[in-house]
Amino acid sequence: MSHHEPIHDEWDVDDIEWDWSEEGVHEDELALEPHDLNAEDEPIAQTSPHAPQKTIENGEIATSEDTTQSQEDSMKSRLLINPNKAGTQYIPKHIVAKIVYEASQGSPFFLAEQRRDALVTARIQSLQSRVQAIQTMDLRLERGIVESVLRTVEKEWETSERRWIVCVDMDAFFASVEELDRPELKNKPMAVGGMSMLSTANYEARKYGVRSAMPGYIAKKLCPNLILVRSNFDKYTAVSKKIREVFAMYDPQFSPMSLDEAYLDITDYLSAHPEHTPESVVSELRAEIFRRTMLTASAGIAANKMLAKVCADINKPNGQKFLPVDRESIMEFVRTLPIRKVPGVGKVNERILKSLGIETCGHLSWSRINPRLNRMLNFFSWFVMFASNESCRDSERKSIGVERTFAPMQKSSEMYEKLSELSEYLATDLKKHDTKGRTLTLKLKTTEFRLFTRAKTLMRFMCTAEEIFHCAQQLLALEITANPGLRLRLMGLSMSKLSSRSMDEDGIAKFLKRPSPSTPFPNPQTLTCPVCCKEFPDISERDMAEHVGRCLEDPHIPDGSGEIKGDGMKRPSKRKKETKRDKPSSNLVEWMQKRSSSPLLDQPVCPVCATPFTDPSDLASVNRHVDACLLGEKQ
DNA sequence: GCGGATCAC
DNA sequence: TATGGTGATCCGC
Repeated sequence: MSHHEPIHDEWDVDDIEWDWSEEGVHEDELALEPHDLNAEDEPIAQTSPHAPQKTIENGEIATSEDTTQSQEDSMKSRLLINPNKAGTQYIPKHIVAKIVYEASQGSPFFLAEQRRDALVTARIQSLQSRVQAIQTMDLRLERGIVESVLRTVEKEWETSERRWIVCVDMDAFFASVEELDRPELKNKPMAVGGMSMLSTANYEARKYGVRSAMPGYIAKKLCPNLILVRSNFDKYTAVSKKIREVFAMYDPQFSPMSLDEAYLDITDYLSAHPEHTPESVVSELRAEIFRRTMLTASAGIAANKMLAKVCADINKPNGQKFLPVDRESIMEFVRTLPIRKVPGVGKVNERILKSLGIETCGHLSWSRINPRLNRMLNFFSWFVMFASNESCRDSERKSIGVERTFAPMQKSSEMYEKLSELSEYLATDLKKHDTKGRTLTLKLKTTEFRLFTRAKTLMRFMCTAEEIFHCAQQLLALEITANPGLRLRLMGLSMSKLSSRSMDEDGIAKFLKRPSPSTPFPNPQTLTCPVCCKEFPDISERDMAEHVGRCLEDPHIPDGSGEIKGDGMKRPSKRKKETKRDKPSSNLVEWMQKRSSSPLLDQPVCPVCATPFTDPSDLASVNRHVDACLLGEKQ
């Protein structure tokens, strides 16, 4: 058994298919044009002849094709891990989808994906019925408030400090490293990985629809001449070390995300080198990487991490994209940006949003005029994220785990054997990280690809293999008895609720530890919620936006207990624990009147001009006033 | 605190 | 021969 380094694999899932040999491809490939998604070669999911029109005009919600989309089409797009644009590959996308679909059909993996897909479909249908229900409501007042809050956020942004953030991403990293040693592979379709799974494909292979995270044997169906190269992590790590030396030249505090990707804050470098522009610095950086490694990198330069990340994808490979920091440039950029490009929007959320007719981030601004839908999906914080200077601070590790896939296993004796092995691995890793933990999570995947976890939290910390196994074995025993005939293909153990093992860092000492060294980005500040007027010291803009969104939307939570739950979107950012407020009423004005404790709401005021309402109970007059204000009329 | 689901890399 | 491993977050309970 080979030792297992806690290496973060590179799977290049975000690499965009790109044909760099052809002129004129770029514009089509930027995926920033509003009609891009409706180009001749549509995504598989939308080829259904029954697909209804989607509109998003005037705040009207048009639920989309999901109800009519066939299950097969849905599965085809689901199986296409990383769909490409037409024209950049020899094999048209719908053919690729068909081949992948047929190669997968009937397999246990396929059936499991079908079950998951059906759950998403149900989620979407329930969401759509909720969306229908809010169509007829009068939302003018809420719109006014949302507008006002957004103005506040924008003002914060205008006055905040500007930073230049760069996201650097190596092109087809693993494959390119392999090509250094075997240059004859350069012009041949090649992928790193094995028959069961690929981690990276070179650009030649991508033309055939070969993708990272695709099983090798399916890739071979797409491209029979595909050359498979086993991965050599030591090589990638060594190259990674070289590129990080370059990063450190421009930002000693850079944040590596993986072997081939990192964020840099070059603001200080630019101050120290006034003769440079952000673009020239990044050109130089990429040239230096190439000089040292003979590998190309792509980069994005923008006002924050999120925008930089999106930009890094645009002129890939071997290119860079500069997004000016002024408000207009950013708004224009974001307006036509497909939602799938937003970090955090994956396959499922893309499908959910598209089912509501939301395909670009510009459509997200629709949440400005429909706070109720916003509450369901919480677009609000996403919207604000584009204007956020904040970036994820490198946080302390919260869990550490191991998992292994193996040949189907049915005998419980073998399972305990495997569990013991995993316990050893985990103990080794815990020791390596000088940590211990109180919560142990057992993860199991059946041969039918059903995935489940069982956890146990102890009063004391675990760190040795014996302690881990003792706890894990109880969890496993419960499942074995509860599921006779259990057949497994994967087992995993993960430890959380961690604490340092060395004495000097134990207990209260770890709270006194200085913040993590690489925090090159602007830090939280004191902000005031424009809705509840509470002050939040040391809060990030994103968390603030999150709070304001909740604060704003709470009064709209319907009282009915029959509300369908569970079909909201995953939130883009973590939510701070908030203090419990009054049970909100479904009527905003009533709620305002009830909440006399809030300074802002002592007397209900116009959310736009802040003039107190003479008679807040006169809803019609309130709405007239707000409408007039929004139109800019002087009261 | 637990478990399922989603996502990034 | 037959779809990965590590870590994180969010939601609903």
